[in-house]
Amino acid sequence: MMHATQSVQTITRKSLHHELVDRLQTLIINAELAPGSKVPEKVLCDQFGVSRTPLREALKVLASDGLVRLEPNRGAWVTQVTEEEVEEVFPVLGALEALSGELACKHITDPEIEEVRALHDQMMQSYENRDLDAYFSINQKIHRAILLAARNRTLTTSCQALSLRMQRARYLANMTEGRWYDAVQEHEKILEFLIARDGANLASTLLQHMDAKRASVVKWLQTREAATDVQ
Amino acid sequence: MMHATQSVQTITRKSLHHELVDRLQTLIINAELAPGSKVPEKVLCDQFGVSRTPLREALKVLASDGLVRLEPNRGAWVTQVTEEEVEEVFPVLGALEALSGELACKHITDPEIEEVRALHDQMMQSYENRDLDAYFSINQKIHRAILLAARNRTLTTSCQALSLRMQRARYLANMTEGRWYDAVQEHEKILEFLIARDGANLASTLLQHMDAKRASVVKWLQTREAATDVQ
DNA sequence: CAGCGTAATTTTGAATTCATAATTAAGTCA
DNA sequence: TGACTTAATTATGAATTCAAAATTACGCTG
Repeated sequence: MMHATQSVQTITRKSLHHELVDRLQTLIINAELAPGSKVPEKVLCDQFGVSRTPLREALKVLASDGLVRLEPNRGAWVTQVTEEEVEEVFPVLGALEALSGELACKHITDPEIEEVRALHDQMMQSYENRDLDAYFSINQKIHRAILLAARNRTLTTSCQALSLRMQRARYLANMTEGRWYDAVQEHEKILEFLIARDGANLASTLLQHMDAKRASVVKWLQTREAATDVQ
Repeated sequence: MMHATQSVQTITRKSLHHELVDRLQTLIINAELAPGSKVPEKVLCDQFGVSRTPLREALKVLASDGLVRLEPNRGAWVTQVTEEEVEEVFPVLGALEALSGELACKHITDPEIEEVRALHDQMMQSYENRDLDAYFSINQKIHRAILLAARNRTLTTSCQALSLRMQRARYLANMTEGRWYDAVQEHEKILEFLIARDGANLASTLLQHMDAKRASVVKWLQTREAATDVQ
């Protein structure tokens, strides 16, 4: 039985609101706060052992990032990942990842490339083992490593904010066997172009990769929507 | 004489914090809150006739947008536009504007094109009159019109957030006669490609336009920095 | 007992209060 | 006078309080 979890111990790191932004993000991404549901202010205050003030500050920030929606006098609601939103966010994310690829080729060091190669190999292992959770986790690390190699903090921040919004959907989206295979092929090319420091080709591969992801997520959302309609 | 300004009348629109985000953004962009200066919490509360709670909520949001920096136990400070930041933000803005151009060509209607053309003509008039303020203002409207024609709210939001951060710098940056001429030429091409609905060329022109702006702003910052050093 | 209107309760938004950290001012000693 | 210490003041971060709005519960009417 679980006992004395993190919920009990008081938060002290930097500022309360900053810590709370992180924690709430995690709760939302892991769907522990379900999409479309109301954010239970009081419950969370009790859970985190904080007053409403810093919690509400955090909610304002999350709202500006699009993770929650504030309804006047009705509180905060966890946003849904809609098809419309996916169709909007992925193209933007594609443009940013393409840029990150281009910049990464200019700035990445040999040890950093080695790091990506190692992650890539690990990811392939996860693919062989059909371990989707591990695959997703490593996949994200690869994209993040390229992003960091781009040496542009603004780009990193923007990308991550949008990524977060999609992460819920991507996490839930079971890829088809065919899509998974294609994604793996795309990643082979990504690694190849990164090693060659071929910015233009890496950029266009990443763009294409994102567009394929978009299509995959949309397809899954449509399936689910149809299922919900029948239900 | 001005009297009974906005500062007196109480704020009521939507939520206080949202209104305050807008107002503070304006103050920062117009440098009424000087870059590098401390955000005077109490003064602003008095000015707006609100308590510290909603003001501080707004500051958290502005901090996540990079307009202010929160120092633990030392309050909020208006961020400076540094050369480093400009070198980071403009490439990202370039990628996003390029995307907006591409999408705009797909979705823009004839009346919308007419609107841009009208703005363009107005801007040329401002150029002839050497009215920099009017030029900047119309310039922004053109970029915004293209952005809206892209039909992607996420893109709009992302672009505007980054634009805001640069606006202070751009507003202050006096263009050289030569740069101004070049910018006008670029805008001629932008209009041309938009009318032709030539997405690829519009995208690359906008990208180039942004890079030129970046260079111009950096140059100006360096001049100013040198001046400050001597001072 | 279904539908409507009213009262009690809960929740929200924002002001106020309070403890603590940071800054400023005052006082001490060389 | 000028550096250093310590006390007073102020500002910050967060909890608490309070008024207003929304939700729920209750009772009335047909």
